[in-house]
Amino acid sequence: MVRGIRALAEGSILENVRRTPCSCRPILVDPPIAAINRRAAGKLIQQVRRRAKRIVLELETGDGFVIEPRMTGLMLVSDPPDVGHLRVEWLLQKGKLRRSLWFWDRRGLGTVRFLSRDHLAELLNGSTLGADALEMTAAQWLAALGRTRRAIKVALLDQALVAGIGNLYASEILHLAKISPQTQAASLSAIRVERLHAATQHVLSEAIRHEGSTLGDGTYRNALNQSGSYQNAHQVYDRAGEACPRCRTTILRIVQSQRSTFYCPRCQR
DNA sequence: ATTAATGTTCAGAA
DNA sequence: TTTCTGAACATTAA
Repeated sequence: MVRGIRALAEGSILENVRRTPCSCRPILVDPPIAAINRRAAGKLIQQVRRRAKRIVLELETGDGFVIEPRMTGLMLVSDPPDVGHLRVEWLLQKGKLRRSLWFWDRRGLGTVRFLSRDHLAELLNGSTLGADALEMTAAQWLAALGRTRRAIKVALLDQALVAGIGNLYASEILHLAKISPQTQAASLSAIRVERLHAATQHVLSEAIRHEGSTLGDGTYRNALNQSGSYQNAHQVYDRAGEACPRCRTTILRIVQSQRSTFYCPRCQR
């Protein structure tokens, strides 16, 4: 998402932000739009970046937007999947060009926040989120996982321990690392944590390279409303009953923390 | 027609 | 203190 909107957003002037007139319930925007516009309208968008699963639009003032797409949110520069679930529009101006950036969200669990410079710094460097999964060292992994007694799959989804892994990728990472999702996180040997570290780097960077996973319902789209292709590389996610690509054993689905986990009971120990 | 599932996060309870 | 549960929402499949 960040890659897709960066060229448009960075260096643009934000004319204003508005909720789009759609029939669905309003998503959380905080503070209210009018208050945001008083502080943000007319300002330059200096930088677009990612922090774990959040998108940050930072203004020249140091204040900035933090967007959480959650389950079904998308940042778009054009052609929404359907206009009925468009939620927020940023009107941008770059030279003579006037274009819009959109937040589309089918379920509406996503959020848009506008934070002061200080609160933004707290989000980016504070302790609510752990270190970013793609920037952590193996030693940081070992320390983070040693702090919990939960199963490794559950721990991987705790954004305060490791930030940036979602449900789908947790299953894929554990399969690649050959680790059972039910293993106690803190009981993993340093060697196995190193494997987990490497598997995370691999799965997440490949998923990003392939523009994400567009699953059966087709919700996930890049900023140009195009499907991703990483779903074609999935080994276990949503494949219960099928053969493990590595050892042909039947893939299982279990529920942990009210979320589905898919794994191979033979090659994941 | 219900019920459960879906890529997430958080408040409040245990 | 840490971990678990249910709710927020819209849509589809069973």
